[in-house]
Amino acid sequence: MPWEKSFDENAVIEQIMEVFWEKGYEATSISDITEATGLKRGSLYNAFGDGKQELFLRSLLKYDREQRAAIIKQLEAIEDPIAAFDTLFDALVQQAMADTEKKGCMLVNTSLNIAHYDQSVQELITKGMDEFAAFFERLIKRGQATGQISELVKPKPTSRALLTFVVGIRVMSRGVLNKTALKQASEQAKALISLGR
Amino acid sequence: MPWEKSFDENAVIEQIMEVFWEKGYEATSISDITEATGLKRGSLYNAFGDGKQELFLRSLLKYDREQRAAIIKQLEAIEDPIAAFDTLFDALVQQAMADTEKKGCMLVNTSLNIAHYDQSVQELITKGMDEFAAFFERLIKRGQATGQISELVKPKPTSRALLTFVVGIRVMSRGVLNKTALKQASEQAKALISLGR
DNA sequence: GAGAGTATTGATCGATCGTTCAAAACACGC
DNA sequence: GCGTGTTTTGAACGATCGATCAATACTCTC
Repeated sequence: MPWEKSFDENAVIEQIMEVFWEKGYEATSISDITEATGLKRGSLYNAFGDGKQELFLRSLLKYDREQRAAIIKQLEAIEDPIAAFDTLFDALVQQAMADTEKKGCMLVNTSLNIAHYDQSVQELITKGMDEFAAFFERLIKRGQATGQISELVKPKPTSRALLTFVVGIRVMSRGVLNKTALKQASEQAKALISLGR
Repeated sequence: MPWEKSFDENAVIEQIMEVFWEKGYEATSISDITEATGLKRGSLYNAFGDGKQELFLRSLLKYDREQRAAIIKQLEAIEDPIAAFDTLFDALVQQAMADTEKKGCMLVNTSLNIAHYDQSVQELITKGMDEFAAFFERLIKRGQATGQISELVKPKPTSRALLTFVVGIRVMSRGVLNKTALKQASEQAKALISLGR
């Protein structure tokens, strides 16, 4: 009978994800990946099949599951919607400061060139973005139910504005804005849900 | 005496800028550039010297001068600050719809990977972003002088939030958000300068 | 029209790209 | 321990990358 693989597929994808996350799809070479994982070229292709595109898709899937979806789930656990907002925007600044390599958010980084990727990547990005907007929408409606957010705030447009703002923060935190400026900007997010008070 | 170049340097940089704008720095090859300009490889290097990096810097300089700076200058001419805001955010949506190639904003596209470029590119980006924020700050202060904007609005933090929001819009308009969602989001921008009313 | 000097051309450089493949190494069932 | 089937290995593929350079074409001065 066969012979089991000598490495942990999940751990390898994690390492590959880090490389794609830091350098982006175009700038990442197969050599970068073999160096990061210790795997030889042939092993990569034997284990994961279709090459660079497939490796990227798997990396992005892992990121989507373990970063984006995990954060939303975490925030969903906060019952006070205003507290959830504050927690998120605080966390964005915290993460930006801790991100010494200036990797930013892999989903946002990829979304900039969304048109250049194949369909499965495009769908993964739009799905992730949609779910984030939907989360904002739920937060707003909950806030309106408790009276913490004015009825003047329109849930869907505002949720999309918040998503757009988060994307902007993720981009700016990769080097354009420093900590002070970033904190100042992110604190203004609450203005978007403060209409009429 | 010498022999004059047979092409218009400025027009050639314009063509090169279009390529970099659409495909980005990494994904643009010298072959792409020779095809777009009709120039042979040798002519390119003879005329512009240092190769790809220099070509990109010149393209970005042209973009900064003729797109970013030009828009700010245009908006400066509008005396009513609120009208200037509205004009800008309307224009962002209009541009996004007209941008069938989904090129977005070259400055924003480049800013995402700002850390990967050399110093001259980095400075060009931060300078452009700073000037945009400074423009917002002037608008806010003018609005407060006329009483159109509440004194509760903090000019500097809000200007940075507006800049961040614009960046987000530029990213999202490259494929993630459709026209409706984009319009909804961008209309929420005025909430950022509507504190206290 | 001869000479000077630059622009243009196209072949070519070495390096690296993503990918493939045959041979070697290995763990299992028998 | 031998055969079977998979993994691993590392060389090699053709293509393309950014960049260079000698040869050629050309415009100007005198």
